[in-house]
Amino acid sequence: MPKSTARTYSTYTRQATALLGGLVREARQRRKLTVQEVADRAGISRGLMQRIEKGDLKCEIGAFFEVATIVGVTLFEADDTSLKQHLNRNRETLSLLPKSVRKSGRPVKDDF
Amino acid sequence: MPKSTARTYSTYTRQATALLGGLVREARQRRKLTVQEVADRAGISRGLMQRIEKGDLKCEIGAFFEVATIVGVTLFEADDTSLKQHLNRNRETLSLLPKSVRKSGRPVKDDF
DNA sequence: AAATAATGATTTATATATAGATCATTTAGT
DNA sequence: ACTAAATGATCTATATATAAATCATTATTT
Repeated sequence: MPKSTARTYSTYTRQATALLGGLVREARQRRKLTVQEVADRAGISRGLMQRIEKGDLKCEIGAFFEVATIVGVTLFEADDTSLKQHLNRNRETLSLLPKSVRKSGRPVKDDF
Repeated sequence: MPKSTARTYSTYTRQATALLGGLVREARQRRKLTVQEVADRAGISRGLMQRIEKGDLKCEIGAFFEVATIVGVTLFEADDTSLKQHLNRNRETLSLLPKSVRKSGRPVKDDF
C-alpha cells in the first residue's frame, strides 16, 4: 500500500530525462513524423507521447526507450551488436564480481 | 480508460534497459551498498529497486534514472556542466527547428 | 557452526499512470 | 485568406505499478 509516491529527483535525473525527451522530439521532427504517428508505431497514446517529449519523470522507461528507439535516439552506442557485446561483458563482470573478496566494508557514502 | 496496456518492445529497448539495470547493480556492488541502502537514498522500495536492477521495462524512468545517478551510472557523459550545455543546445535547436519564425513569442525559460 | 544480514520472490491494498475522448490553439497547406 | 492537420491541454475510468509485509533462501560475519 503506497503511502504517498511523491518522489524527489536529483537535478541530474530531471535534466537527463528532459534532455532525452528533447532529443526524441528533435529526432521526430527531423524525420517529419507526427506525434500521433510515432505513438501509433510505439503502441502508446498521443498523450503519453507528449509527456515523453516533455521529459515527464513518471513515464514507463520501456515506453520512453521504445519511442526513442523508433525515432533513432539510442543510448549505448546505437547498434545492436555493440549493445549485445556490452551486455555480455556486463553479464560476465556481474558473475565475477561477488567472488573476489567482499569483506566487511561499510557503506561508503561518497561523492555527490 | 486503458483497454489493455500489454505493450510490445523492440529487442533494442529490452536490451538497453537490461543493460542499464545491470550497470546499476554492478556499480552498487562495487560501492558496497546494499539494495536497501540505495532504495532508501532514492526514496523507493526495495522491491522497485530489485525490479530496476533486473531491467523491468515498466518502472518509472525517474526512479530508474535516480537510482542510476545515485550509484554513479550516468547517461550523457556524466558531469552536470556538459549535460547542461547539451540541454541548452537542444533547446536552441528545438526553438529554431519548427521554421525559423515562431510567431507568438514563447517565454523560453532557460533558467537551469 | 551459529547468528545476522542481504537478497529473491510473492501477496495485497492503494495511489496513480494510462488510454481515450474532447476542446482550444497553433501550424501547415492550398 | 480559408481549410485541414497537428499540437497542447484537461478530464474520466480503469488497468497497473508501487509500498509494505511476509517468508524462503543465500550470503556474510562472528
